[in-house]
Order: sequence, then structure tokens, then C-alpha cells
Amino acid sequence: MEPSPPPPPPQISHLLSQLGQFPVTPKPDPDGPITPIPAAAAPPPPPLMLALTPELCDALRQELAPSPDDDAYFASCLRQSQLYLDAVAARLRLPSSSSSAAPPPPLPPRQGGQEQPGAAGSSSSPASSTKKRARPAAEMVRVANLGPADHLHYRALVRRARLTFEALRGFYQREEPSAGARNRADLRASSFMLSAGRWLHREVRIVGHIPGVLVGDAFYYRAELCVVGLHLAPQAGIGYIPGSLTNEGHPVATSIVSSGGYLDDEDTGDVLVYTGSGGRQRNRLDHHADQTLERGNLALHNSYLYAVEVRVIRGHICGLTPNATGRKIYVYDGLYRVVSSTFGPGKSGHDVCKFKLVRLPGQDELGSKSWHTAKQLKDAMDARIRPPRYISLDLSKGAEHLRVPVCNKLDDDRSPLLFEYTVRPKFHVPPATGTGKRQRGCHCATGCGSKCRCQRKNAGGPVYGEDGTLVLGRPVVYECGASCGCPLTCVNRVTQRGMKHRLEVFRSHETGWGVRALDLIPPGAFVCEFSGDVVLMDDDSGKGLTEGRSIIDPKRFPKRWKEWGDASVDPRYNRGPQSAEFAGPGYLLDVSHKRNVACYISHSCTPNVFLQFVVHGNEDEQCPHLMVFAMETIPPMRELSIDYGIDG
DNA sequence: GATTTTTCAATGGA
DNA sequence: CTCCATTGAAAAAT
Repeated sequence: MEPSPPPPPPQISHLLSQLGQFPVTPKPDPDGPITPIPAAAAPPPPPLMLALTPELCDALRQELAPSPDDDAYFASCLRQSQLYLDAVAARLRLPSSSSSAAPPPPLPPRQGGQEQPGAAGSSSSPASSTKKRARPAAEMVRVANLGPADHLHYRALVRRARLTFEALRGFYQREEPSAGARNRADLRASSFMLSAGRWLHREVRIVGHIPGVLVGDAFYYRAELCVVGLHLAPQAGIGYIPGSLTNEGHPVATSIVSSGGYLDDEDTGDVLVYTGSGGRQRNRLDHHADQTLERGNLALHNSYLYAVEVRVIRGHICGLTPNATGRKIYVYDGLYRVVSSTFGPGKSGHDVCKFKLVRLPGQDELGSKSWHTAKQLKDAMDARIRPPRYISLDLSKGAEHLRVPVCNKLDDDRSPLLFEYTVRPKFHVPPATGTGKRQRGCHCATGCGSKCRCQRKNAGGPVYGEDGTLVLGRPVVYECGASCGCPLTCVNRVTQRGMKHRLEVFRSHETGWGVRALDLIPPGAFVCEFSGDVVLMDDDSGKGLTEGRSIIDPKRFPKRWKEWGDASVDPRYNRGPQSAEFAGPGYLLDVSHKRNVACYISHSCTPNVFLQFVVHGNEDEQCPHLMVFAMETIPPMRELSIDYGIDG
């Protein structure tokens, strides 16, 4: 048997000739090496249903000029698929009888010229009455040319959806500590959000980037990928638009999750060899049967033929997670194009579909690569090697638990080194009232439980979970303190143990100086404290001194803590008794001379960290610590941002 | 439309 | 700690 020719690159001529030809059951040479799918051996092509108008054909042909230049080539592929999808979208059937149960929410105000709504209902009433399973919509779109205003809008939507997901997940997890059966809080959270109409982009099938999701964004659960619309299949690796929704009747893949679950996978970052699905026992690595070119496999093959870009999400096992055993984390790595599709025996002997994907140029740095560079930086610093352009290996000069490197790759500014570093502000300690009085702290000898006096000052249950993450944002948090009987390892002293995740200060184009994470920071984790010189408000001598100084006013921070842990979308959730009114801090922080890392965190109105007031033991309530907590999963090399309450 | 099939999860116990 | 069986949910296919 003569060897089949390699598949021609999917250029336009090829595309045009292939549009109607889909080999459904290829029969490759059983004992040969992996053979390309023989297009010639395909069954008679189904009728070509995509309307190729003369204009469209001309437009496509003009793209023909094959260029050796990769960028031009990829750009041409992108334009091709754009043309194709536009043609398909234009001919798509309408969403079947307004399939969304809830009435479409009012469109948010939008500034940019931009045709795609796709906002999940903000005020949509939970469509609990309708039993009908709401199916995803049929309309297929690609969102392009997002203006800055649109980007902010979508980023805020994604942020809120993830906050809700995390709050619900935490709520469900705590709700039944050990109710016999398995507690899949993640599934319950996503399921509830679906029924409440809070999945994003439900009314549309998005090809390409999901607006509001950045390359490098990290997710702890597959269910979370569903909620934001990145990858709709809860378990399957290939997400696709079913053939019944494209007018040609062929499925098209939109996203894949690569978790290294197959023997034949290879991954060098920009190039990924992905194995199709099927032929495998669940949870098993090895194949026991041949795969077939159906469903997801067929969809991915069609993405190859049509040159449609595919979202790639990589699953990493991160042993470094604070909460114990080898969790997985899913990182959005951007858009890839399928450059080859083959079918043949894999390592286990059975036939497998293999797809080679190449990352499209012009995107933000590969998320997975950022993890790598962060690790290299950390290794170098552990070995006391100063990477180039690092002006300090430790801004705190040993004062912090972890070293805080400073990096400036832009100019010669070394100003962070000019400030004195203070790990925590020095508050005026109130004189012990009543000398005969006993210590005001708790007397818990080992661990502080629900009986602990300090814990009970926090109305509505424990402040921190087992893993040390903040359960719920509060007006103020009372931790145990110096006068308590418990050790520093007490569960109620999370912020006193210092930073747990490495940060670095860096010079940035946009914000002057900024702070970014070197470690993965889980949502709800303590990040660091704001520090500087304390200026009491009622201190007359201090008032005049604030002129011309860098002052942080703790009162100016918007109450972003309200967004954290708020699961009130679920009516069964009640946050318990509200703690008494908190007057708020009565001091200013002067960071003109002394400061710490936190002062370099930049501002955003879609922040990924927030401020939580924390009182340690019997400290003055007027002077709560300004503690920074993560609001979302922060991947390595991602800049931290907080809402300072300045208009932006 | 209802039911079955498919799926590179996640848990908690052994 | 690794293995594993069980439960689980949504979309596509039937």
C-alpha cells in the first residue's frame, strides 16, 4: 500500500476543497506508523451547505498567497476562520424559542462599538420555577476588538461570577462537615449558579477568547471553567459546538483541557500534541480500545480543517498548594491552531487521534511559562544569585519572613530602596486598665475553637478556614493576640504569622511601581499588611505634618470585603448575626519615610486583593491592622491590584 | 422532549 | 502517601 501523502497545509484552496468532505470513519493502515487521515479515502462528501457567495470566494482566494512568514501565515488563517465563522453565524438558526428561561437581562451600558452582549443577568431572578433544563444557546460568535471600557465591563462580570462561585463553594463545604456522602461543593456551586442564571455567556457560543478572561488566569475547579464559559464540558477534555448547531452539520471544537491524561501527549508550551478522547477506561492512563473520529475528536479535526482557533487550558498538578494533597490547577494558556490531525496506533497499540496544536502569536505570555519563570526566579534567589536587572534581593533586609526582591527592567529608578522598611506599623498600645485585672486574651492552651473568647468576638462563626483562608469579609476581624494563652500557630492568628506567599516589587509601564506574586496565591489567602508610620487623627501635633506627605487613609478604601464570601445568592445562606457596628480606623498611615511592600500595590476597580481590618488581641480598636487578602486565584507573575477608592 | 451515553473530576476511604 | 472506587453533572447523542 502506498503511503498516504502528508496532509496539505490548510490553506484556502485546501479549505475550499475540503469544506464538505469529512472522513467519518477512516481506516488507516493498521500496522503502519501513524498515518495521516486519507482524505481521498473518505466516504462521499455530504452536501456542501455553507453558502459560499462569489464575494466570499474571492475574499478567500485573495488570502491564498502562501507566505513563509509565520506571522503573516497565522494572520491569514485567522482571517480565514473569521470569514468562515461570519458566514456561518449569519446563517445560523435562531436560538430555539428563546431557550433561556429567564427573560434576557437589560443590556449593560456599553461605550465601545461592539456587537456582542453576553452579559449574565445581574439581577436575574433565579429561574427556580422552571424545571426545564436551560440549554446553551445556538448562536455562534467571536468577540473581537474589545475596547478598554468593554474589557473592564467583562472583567468585572467574570470577577463577580468567580467571587460568587467561591463563596458558594465555601458555604456548601462548611455546611455539611461530613454528611456521609461525598461533598462536591464545587459541583453544587456551579449547579446552583446555572439554575440561578449566573453562568456567563450562556446565550452565545464563543469561539476564541472569552471576554474578561485573561491569558494566564488560573482556576481551581473544572466547574469554575464552566461558570465563566471557558470550557463548557464538566469532565470531557474537548469542548465543542455540536454539529446540529452548525449549518454544515459538523461539530467544531472551541476549547480543550490538557491535563496530561494520555500517554501520547507531548507538550513544549507553544506546541502541544493532544490525544483525542475515547478508548480508555475512566481514570486510566492506558487505552483498551481504538478511538474513533466522532464527537470531540471529529470536532477537533474540523477545527483543523476550518483553521478555527481553539482555547487551550492546561491542568497542572501543584504540590505546593497550601491546602494539602496534589490539587490540580487549570491555567488558560490562550488560543492555539490545530496544524495537523492524525489517526493511528498510539503507544498502547490501539488507534488514537492525535492533534498538533500551535500557539497563535501576539498573545500575552504563555501562562504556564510564567509559572516557569517565577520558579526560576525563586530558585535563583534561594541560591542568592541576583538575576539581571534586580536592584535588590530583599527590600525588607531580612525583616519579612520571605525575601522581597525588587526588579526594574525599565529605567534607573531605584526609589524603593530609599525608604526605611517596616514590617508592621507601631500602634500606640493602650495602657492596661485596671492593674488588678487579669489578662484580656483567651486562655486556650492548645488550639482555639468555637469556645474561644476571641473567636466569639467575631459574630457568625470562625474567621478562617482550616487552610487559613478568610471565610467571610467583615467590618473587622478579631484575632487572638499577645495576651492570649494560645501559641502563634493558633488558627485565629493567621495574619500574625507574616507573608506566606512570595511577592516582588517591580517597575511597570502602567503603574510606576507594582507588586506581583511569585507564588500561586489561593483565593481568600492572607497576602501582606500595609505598614508605615501611624498618625493618630486626634493627635494635633500630627495634623499639620501630613502636608506634602504620602498618606494612606484607611477610611478611603471602599468596603470591598463585602464582596468576599457573600453567598447570599442562595436564599438558604444567611451570614449569621451581624457583628456590632465598627467605628472604623482612627488613624492615617504615613508612608513618606517608612513603608513596606503593600505600598507598591497598584490601583484597580477590578482588584484581585482587598483590605480587611484586623485587630490583634486587646489592641486598640481604633487602630486595626490593614491586612491584604486575595480575592481570586492569583497566578505567579500576576500583578496585585487593590481598590484605593480613587476614581478611575 | 425525555433518556442514555460520554467524559483528561474530585473526594474520601483503604 | 498513592491507589481506587464511588459519586457526580452537563452536554451531546439517541
